[in-house]
Amino acid sequence: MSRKSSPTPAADPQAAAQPADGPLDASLDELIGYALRRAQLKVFQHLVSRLGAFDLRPAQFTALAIIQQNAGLMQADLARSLAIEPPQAVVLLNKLESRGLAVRVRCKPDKRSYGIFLSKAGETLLKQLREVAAQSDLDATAALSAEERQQLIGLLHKIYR
Amino acid sequence: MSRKSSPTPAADPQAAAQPADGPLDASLDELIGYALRRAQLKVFQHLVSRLGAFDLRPAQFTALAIIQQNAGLMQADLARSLAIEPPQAVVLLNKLESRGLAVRVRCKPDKRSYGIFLSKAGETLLKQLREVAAQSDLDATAALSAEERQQLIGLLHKIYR
DNA sequence: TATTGTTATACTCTATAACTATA
DNA sequence: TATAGTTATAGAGTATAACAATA
Repeated sequence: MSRKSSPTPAADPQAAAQPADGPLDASLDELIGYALRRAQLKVFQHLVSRLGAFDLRPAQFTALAIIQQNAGLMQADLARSLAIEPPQAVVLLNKLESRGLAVRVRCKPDKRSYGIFLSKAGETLLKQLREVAAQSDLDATAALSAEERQQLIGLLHKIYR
Repeated sequence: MSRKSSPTPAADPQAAAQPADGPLDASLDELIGYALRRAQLKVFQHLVSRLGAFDLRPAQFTALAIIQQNAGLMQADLARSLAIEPPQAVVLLNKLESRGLAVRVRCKPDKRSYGIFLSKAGETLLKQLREVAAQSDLDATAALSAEERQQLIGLLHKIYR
């Protein structure tokens, strides 16, 4: 479909694209959102490939870290903290539990909810994963100095905190 | 499923989650990748809601900007520049063309390919969209000063350029 | 034979509505 | 009735294989 009418082109269709003497997206260079997305994609893909060796996704690593720091939290809290919907937290936790990295423990007072904890294996793995993630961060931002990394983190925190 | 065996929890299951005296994800604070993702999501969602008024997605806005700056480029170039696969470029362009914002013009020398151009309507709309995007950027990063924004853009460009 | 654009397809991610079991 | 967790489902976004027309 859509090979029909041709609205008047604004430029001369005979004019060829200019030779690639620069990035094609230079006119978006001043947008923070665009730069953020490009940089985030690169750093994210780095981490994805590193975590791939453990058959884990970034969200699963993040979940493990949050569970460790907030042992006993409920699924709803985990979902909110990960900025995902409760149904997504279910499948994520199912995966972690089936791999023996985390456990759901029925709450005494309110039998509807669970307390979520890391298993010993989860604790051990998470320690490794933190190193992997830190190294992936360094690799993906190799163009930055240590001070620039701290500067960047500070600026990013200002945006979303 | 997965309500069966319980690997030994690493922490005492009776211990309650600590009161929310801070963000649940503090232990990830030093990861650039994590901060990048959180900030990117916020800025992106801002833009999504602003562009929603035009029934456009961020990728479509980006495509319009790239087409304008590289009038006559081929679909393969557009796909590479957007970091998407050629089949995605097809449906994206179909949408832009059906809305009369861009046109495909058969190439003279190589009849397999098209030159892609903005229509007059596309040019006019893009001018508005640039202002919308710039304002969305400012809104989403209201916590930053003008100098901090420039600093941030510079650091982000270092990462992905 | 290789390349441009296309179709069909599948897999992930994300979001919503509806269900259960407890409260 | 309200809440925690769950199921089912649908919609984006993304990736791959296979095909048509052209080179």
